[in-house]
Amino acid sequence: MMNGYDDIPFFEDEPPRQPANAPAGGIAARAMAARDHGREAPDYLAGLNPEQRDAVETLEGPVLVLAGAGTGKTRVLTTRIAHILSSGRAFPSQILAVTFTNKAAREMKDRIARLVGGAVEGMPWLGTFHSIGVKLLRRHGELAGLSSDFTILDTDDVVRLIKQIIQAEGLDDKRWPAKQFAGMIDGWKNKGLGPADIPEGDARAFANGKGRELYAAYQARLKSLNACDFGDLLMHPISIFKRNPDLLKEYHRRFRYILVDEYQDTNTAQYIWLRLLAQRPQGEPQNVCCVGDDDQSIYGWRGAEVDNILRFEKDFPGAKVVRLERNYRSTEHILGAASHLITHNEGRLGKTLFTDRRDPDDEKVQVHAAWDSEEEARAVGEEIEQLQRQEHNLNGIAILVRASFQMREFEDRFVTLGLNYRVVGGPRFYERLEIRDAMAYFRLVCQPADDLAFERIINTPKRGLGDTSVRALHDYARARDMPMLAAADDIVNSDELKPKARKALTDVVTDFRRWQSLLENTPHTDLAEQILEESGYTDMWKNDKSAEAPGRLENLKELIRSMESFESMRGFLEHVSLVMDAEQNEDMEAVSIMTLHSAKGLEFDTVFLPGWEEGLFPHQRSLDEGGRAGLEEERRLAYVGITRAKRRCHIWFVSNRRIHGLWQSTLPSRFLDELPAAHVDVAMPETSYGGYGRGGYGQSRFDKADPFANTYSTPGWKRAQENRNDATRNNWGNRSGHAVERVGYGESGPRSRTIEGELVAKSVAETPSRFEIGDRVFHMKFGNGNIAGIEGNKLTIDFDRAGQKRVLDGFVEKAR
DNA sequence: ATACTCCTAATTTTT
DNA sequence: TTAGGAGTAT
Repeated sequence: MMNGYDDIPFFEDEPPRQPANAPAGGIAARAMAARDHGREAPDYLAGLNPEQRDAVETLEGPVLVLAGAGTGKTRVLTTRIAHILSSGRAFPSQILAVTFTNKAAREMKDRIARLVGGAVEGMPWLGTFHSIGVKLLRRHGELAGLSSDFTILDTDDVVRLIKQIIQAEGLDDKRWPAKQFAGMIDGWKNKGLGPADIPEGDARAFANGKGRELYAAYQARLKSLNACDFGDLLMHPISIFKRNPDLLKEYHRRFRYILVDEYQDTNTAQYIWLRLLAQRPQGEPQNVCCVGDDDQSIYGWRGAEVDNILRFEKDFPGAKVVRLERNYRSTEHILGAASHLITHNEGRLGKTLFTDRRDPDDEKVQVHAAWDSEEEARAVGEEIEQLQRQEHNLNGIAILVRASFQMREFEDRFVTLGLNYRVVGGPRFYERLEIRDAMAYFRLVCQPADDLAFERIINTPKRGLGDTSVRALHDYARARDMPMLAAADDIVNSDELKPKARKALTDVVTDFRRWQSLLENTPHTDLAEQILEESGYTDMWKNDKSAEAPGRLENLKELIRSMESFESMRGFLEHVSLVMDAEQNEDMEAVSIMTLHSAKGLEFDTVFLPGWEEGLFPHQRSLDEGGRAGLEEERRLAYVGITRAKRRCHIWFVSNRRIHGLWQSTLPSRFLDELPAAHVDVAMPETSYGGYGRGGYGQSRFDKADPFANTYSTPGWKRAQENRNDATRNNWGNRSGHAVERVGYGESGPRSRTIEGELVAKSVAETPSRFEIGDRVFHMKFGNGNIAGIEGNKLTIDFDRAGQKRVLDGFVEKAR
């Protein structure tokens, strides 16, 4: 199995005095040296607080570390590993340490390296669940019907594959979207369910009850492609371990210590995987340490089970639970606000963050109101400029939004201001079209059986191999059960194809033959360049006149450059399939803009939290789909947001926001009510009545608030509370038709009899509007205007002041 | 094959 | 509003 993934001896027996696989100067040796330096306690333990130290030093038996935000979680994990190594209890290769993201894995490696000095190649089993899964499958894949050079498909490949299967079943792929089914499969795999295990109801829910067959067909197809999706990287190891107890035993012997980061984010499959490896027969050592924070579980929507962390003590009887509650990050106000907010959740393990730091200069959490999102962005921009004048580093400032559409407004504003910003997250390098095309070429060279890659690039650039030829080739290949590239080689000698297509296909086949022959002896970056040149792919973009073409060529160069640090093309492909991220330049000083989700684990001096409005945050869809649990997850998200702040946390809400092109008035988030008055200032400066609100047009429900009041007892605030239950005002997530109908009629109007979304939506469209074209109307935000058009409950209005806008009819009234 | 038009749907995101 | 996909026309 020489695929260059690791050459670390697989199993070794008792650790000898001199670790065999840790060369002199290796990680363990260095760690020991570090230990010998200190007199009583090793250096690396110095500076830990008693709880952290407890978590680090309790090496035997199961340990659950409940680490609140900013309590030194990563420090505990890394120090614990250093401690295991330096006390000679295990080799680096005998420690299994699992993280969720590559970033976390990288950071952990770096920090261990810093702790014990030197490189950490000696930690072969530190990585994400998925990368460890790959490692296991490269070794034991044959036990699941995979050969060791299997390919890993990303979401895009998966969707295309499923689409083919849906079509092959003779189903309408529009009625049954492949994307949706891919999501369902992913969900099942997250739960550890194979085609045979899925609930009958789930199976029936898709494609006229064909869900189960489709899932099975998909798995069969993967097998014939010698491919895995992400879920399989967990599923296959699970089934291999279940079916091969002896093998599992070997791994029990191997992994003396198991550590899991972000345990609250584990899904059921990961949980099963972990239990297989960590739960040992009685009498055997069970040294598993899970670190997490139930209050920061924000990935329920993709299968994470908070329950896993909640029942740790049941799964591992006799477990020691260590709580880290001393926070080193934030001011007491920030902690007070966050802690109080999160107490509104039920079913917590319960922690209360505290800090010793008391500084009378620390500001409270600020709650600001703005008229609309534009003003929100403007005001935040001003605050940032203010901070900038006070010499604050922009890198210490972040704007954390609930949904990415909120980013645009801030970006626009910052561009106008000339303020440097960086969007964290967002579209990723390896997901770009040109990169994926190039990768498909590379994949096919390395993996001639990779049909998905083949289909992706067979007519890119255009070679005159359109649908007809590809379909013929596809059928030919399927009939003979052979990969498409091989089939292409075959079919060009027959007369199945038109001469033109046959010629084109022959050329492609010879190209790939040649590239394959060069694979072993040509430097892989050169070969990569050659492939892109000879295939005509770079020319395709050079001839492209569109604005983005030069950027794409630049990206391709970047791709080749990034291959340099890899041994081989195969090694590179493997890396990319698991690490879809490319690092971005951090050297520029800039404000960060990102979603709350991607902010987890980060910290900033100053944090802005815009968009705290009902419907957006908590998001209506979470509420609709998740009910109480959904609300609690949103609240945890709010908790994560606040606890990112070290010194300053400014929360904003607006009265009007444009959603899907329609202006809607909004209510302040219920989470604002859940903040403790003692740690919060409500600031409503007069500037928040700017825009159209000034000059007597808009009448905000906050407009009677005393701008200098610091409490929630202002009339405006109270009124907002009373309005909270006024469902007629809040029309978020209105795809159900239900909400659509209610809007515009108010409590006295006809109520909806919700049937199926589509039906109701139609009936709404046909319901005559209470307005007519030409009516004079008044709108809270835009003032007076004339109706120019009506589509169902959506009005197009020519406003005297604001120009033409589209609004929901619930927000206007007839002008008197 | 490419361009244009129409329709739909619209959180969060890792691997 | 807007982006992306699909379908139609040239």
